[in-house]
Amino acid sequence: MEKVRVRFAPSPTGFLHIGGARTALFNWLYARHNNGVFILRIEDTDRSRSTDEYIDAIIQGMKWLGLDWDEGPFRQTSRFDLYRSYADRLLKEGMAYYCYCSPAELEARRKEAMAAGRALKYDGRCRDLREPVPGVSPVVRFRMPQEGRTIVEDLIRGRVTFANDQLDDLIILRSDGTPTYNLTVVADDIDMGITHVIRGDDHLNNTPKQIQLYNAFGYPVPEFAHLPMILGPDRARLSKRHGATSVMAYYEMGYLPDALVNYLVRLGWSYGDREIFTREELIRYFSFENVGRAAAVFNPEKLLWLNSRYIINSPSERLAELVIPFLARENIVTEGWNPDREWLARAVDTLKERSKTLVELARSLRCYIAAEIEYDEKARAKFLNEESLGLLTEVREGLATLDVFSEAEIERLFRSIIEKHGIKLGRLAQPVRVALTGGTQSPGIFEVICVLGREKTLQRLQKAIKTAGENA
RNA sequence: GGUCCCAUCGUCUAGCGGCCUAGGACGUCGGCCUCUCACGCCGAAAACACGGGUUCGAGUCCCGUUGGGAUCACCA
Repeated sequence: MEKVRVRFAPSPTGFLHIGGARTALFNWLYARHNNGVFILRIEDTDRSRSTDEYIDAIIQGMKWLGLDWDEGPFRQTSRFDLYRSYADRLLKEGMAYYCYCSPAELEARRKEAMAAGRALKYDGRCRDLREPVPGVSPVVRFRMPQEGRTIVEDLIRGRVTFANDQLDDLIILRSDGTPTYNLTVVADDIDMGITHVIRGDDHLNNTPKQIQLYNAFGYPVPEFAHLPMILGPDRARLSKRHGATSVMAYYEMGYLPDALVNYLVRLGWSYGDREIFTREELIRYFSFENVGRAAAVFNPEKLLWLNSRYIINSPSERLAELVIPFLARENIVTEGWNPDREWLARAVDTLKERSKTLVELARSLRCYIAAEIEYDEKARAKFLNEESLGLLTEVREGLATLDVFSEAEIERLFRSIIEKHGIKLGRLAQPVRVALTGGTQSPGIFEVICVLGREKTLQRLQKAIKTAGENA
C-alpha cells in the first residue's frame, strides 16, 4: 500500500489555537500510526493577514505539544509558480475563464440573491465571454461542472453527496494574479503527494469543489476525513470570546503538553472506557473508526483534572525542572536561580498531588523557598496564641536537639509531646503548620519540617513563638 | 434563505438489533481515610430530543419533525 502522507496546513493569521492543534494532532497521530509522513504547510497566500510572527507562534505551539513534522514548513507564498502553472493548464484547456465582474457588482448580486432566497452563487455571466473588457484586470474562474453530483467519501462522515448545480465557479486567481485557497490546496496536495486530507468539518462544503479540481487536473482524489468542530460552552464554535484558545496560553497557565494532547484527542475520539493514554498508546490505538461525528464542547474542568493526573504521575525531578520558570514568573525566585535539584525535587514531591497546574505548584513552593513567610491573619489568630505558645516552644527545643533530622524522628518527637499532654496530633500540628507555612493547609507536617530543614524550621518557630507571645 | 453536517447524563463519551435494569470519565452531592489541605477509596443524583415506521425485538436501521452547527468572499 501507498505510504501515508498527511499535512497540517494552518494559515498564519493567528496563534495556534485549540481547534488547529487538534487537527494537527489527528494528522500527526494518523501519520505516526501508519508510519507515514507528516508535513507542515503554511497557507499564507492572504498576505494582508499573514505574519511571520504568527508562523513562529504556530511552530512554537507545535513544538511545545511535541507534534514533530517530517517535511516543511513549506510556505505557499514561495510556491506561486506552481499554482500559476496549474491555473494556466486549466485556462489552456478551457476549464477556466477570465471574469471581469467587479467586486461591487458581485456583492450587489449576492444581496439580490439573498433577498430572493436563492443560493448565493456566481451566475456565470462571464463564462462564454470572447473579448476581454478593456481597462479591467480580470480574475480567473474555474468552470465548475453543473450537471450531476459530486460524492465525497469521507472516512468519518461516510458518503456525502452534493448536487453540482450548487457548486460555484470559484475564483482561482485574483485580479492581481495571486492564487486563492481552493487552487493552492489542491495544487499543493497533488504536488506533495498527500494521501489523506484530515481537517476540520468546516471544510466539508469545500470538498466537492476541490474534488472537481482534482478531476480537472486528472489526478485521483485523496481520502478525506472531516473532524467535528470544537465548541464553546454556548455551543458556538470555540473562539477567543470563550477565553483561552491559544495553545501557548495553556503553557502559561501551567499545563503539561501531554495533558493537553490527551484531552484534545479524547474530544471526539475514544477507546472504550479509557481516559489516559501515553503517546505510544495513542499512536497505537488511533483510528478514524473511533472518531465521533458530533461537535464537542470544550470542557476546561476535565482538562484541569487530566493535568493534575499528569502532574501526579510525572517524576518529581522532571517537575522540579519544569517549575523553575514559573517560580521566576511568580517572583518567588529571581531569574537565574539555581537550586539544589535534589532538594527541589523532594519539595515538589510533597506538593505534586495537591497541584493541578505548574502555576499552583510554583505558588505552593513559596513557603519552602521564601526567606520570610507571612501569616494568614485568621490562621495566626486561631493558632498562634497563648494556648499554643508552650507547645511551639517544646517542639522548637525538641527539634533543636534532635540527633537525626528525619521524618521518622520528627514524628517520634511529636508523638511524645502529644502523649505527654494527652492531646490529639491536630492540636499540635496546626500551630506548627501555621508557624512554618503561614497557613492552615500544607503537606504533612513532618514532611514540611524535613524539607524545610532544621535551620529554617527553628527560625520560623522562633518567630511564631514571639508572635504567639504577643498574641497572648 | 440555499446546501451540507450533527443529535445518549450539565460536559466528554461507551453502545456498531437481543449481553441495556443504558456503562465509564469530568463536574456536583454524601461518606470513609486523616495532623490540615489534597490524594485515595466507597456511594448517590444525572441521559437515549420528539413522532412515525421496519423487526419477534430499536439507544442501535429507515423516514419525518424539532433543535444545534458549518458553509455560501478577489479569507483560508
